[in-house]
Amino acid sequence: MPSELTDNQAVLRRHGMHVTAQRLAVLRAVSDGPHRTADDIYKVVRAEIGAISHQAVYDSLAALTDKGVFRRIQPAGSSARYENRVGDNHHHLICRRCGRMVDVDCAVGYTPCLTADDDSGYEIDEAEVIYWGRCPQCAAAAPV
Amino acid sequence: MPSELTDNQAVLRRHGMHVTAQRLAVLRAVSDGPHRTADDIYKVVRAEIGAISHQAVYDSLAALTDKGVFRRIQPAGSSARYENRVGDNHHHLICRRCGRMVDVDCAVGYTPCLTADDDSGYEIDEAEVIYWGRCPQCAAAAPV
DNA sequence: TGCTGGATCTTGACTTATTCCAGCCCATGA
DNA sequence: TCATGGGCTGGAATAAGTCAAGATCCAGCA
Repeated sequence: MPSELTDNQAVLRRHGMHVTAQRLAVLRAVSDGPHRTADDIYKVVRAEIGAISHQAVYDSLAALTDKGVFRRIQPAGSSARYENRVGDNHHHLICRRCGRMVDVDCAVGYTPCLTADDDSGYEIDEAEVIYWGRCPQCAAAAPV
Repeated sequence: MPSELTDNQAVLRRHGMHVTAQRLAVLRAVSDGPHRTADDIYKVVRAEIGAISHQAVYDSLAALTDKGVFRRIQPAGSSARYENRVGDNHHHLICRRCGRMVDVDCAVGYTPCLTADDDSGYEIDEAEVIYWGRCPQCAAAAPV
């Protein structure tokens, strides 16, 4: 059974990317903590391997997102976040107060979300759904 | 029949806001061109009334959004956009190539989108849906 | 109509997120 | 082992938006 390290190396190789300590650390940071921002990842990686440049983080994230390894989500009022759960059409639930974000499976189970009522001639390839509300903690803390 | 000007004045008054040339121009800019960015609005207003500060635009947009007159949407990779069609639970369709954005009515007609499969205890108050794809022009220009 | 308080606007600096650039470094394939 | 190009670093630049202080304007009231 391959270790996580080997796994991540394989992921990089499979996409024809060089295997570097920085990229492995970025991969790890995203799988350990989904929904992290680029800056979070920068800090985590820096703590882990000692040093990395901002640019390397952005490069790695962009490359991995481009290859479909990561998915980039950018809710209103927040900087971009990255997650490694891709291809299963899940959505996100975000607390308006504290910003906490959790995954939600597609409301209807399969991918009906892709069917807009009137597509205006567009070729739709993704439906992104974000639910806004208050998380249990915030709701309890300030019960309207 | 009230003119557009009178209408907009009424909107401001109804929400207890002062009626100023800047705000009327912002209201007009948003109704004339939905999905405009703050910067677009800044330019349009400036062309119309001669001068306005960046801050006044942001203030007006924030105040009007707060009062529910405007809705703010911020698709990934774009700056915030504003529209005056509120309260009808419609969604957006965005072209990945050119960024063109159009309205789409709610896929199912009413608001079932608000029902997530598992709400993780959140109190959900809005479901924001963005369809990503290619607009007819871009699809025609680069037929994969 | 004139006054006054508070809302609104202007100006300008600042913050945050992200990208650009130039040059050095190192993973990879021969 | 070695050449090479992709990758990394550090620094500067840009874009979007926010903050703060003081000037100005609107709306209600005498």
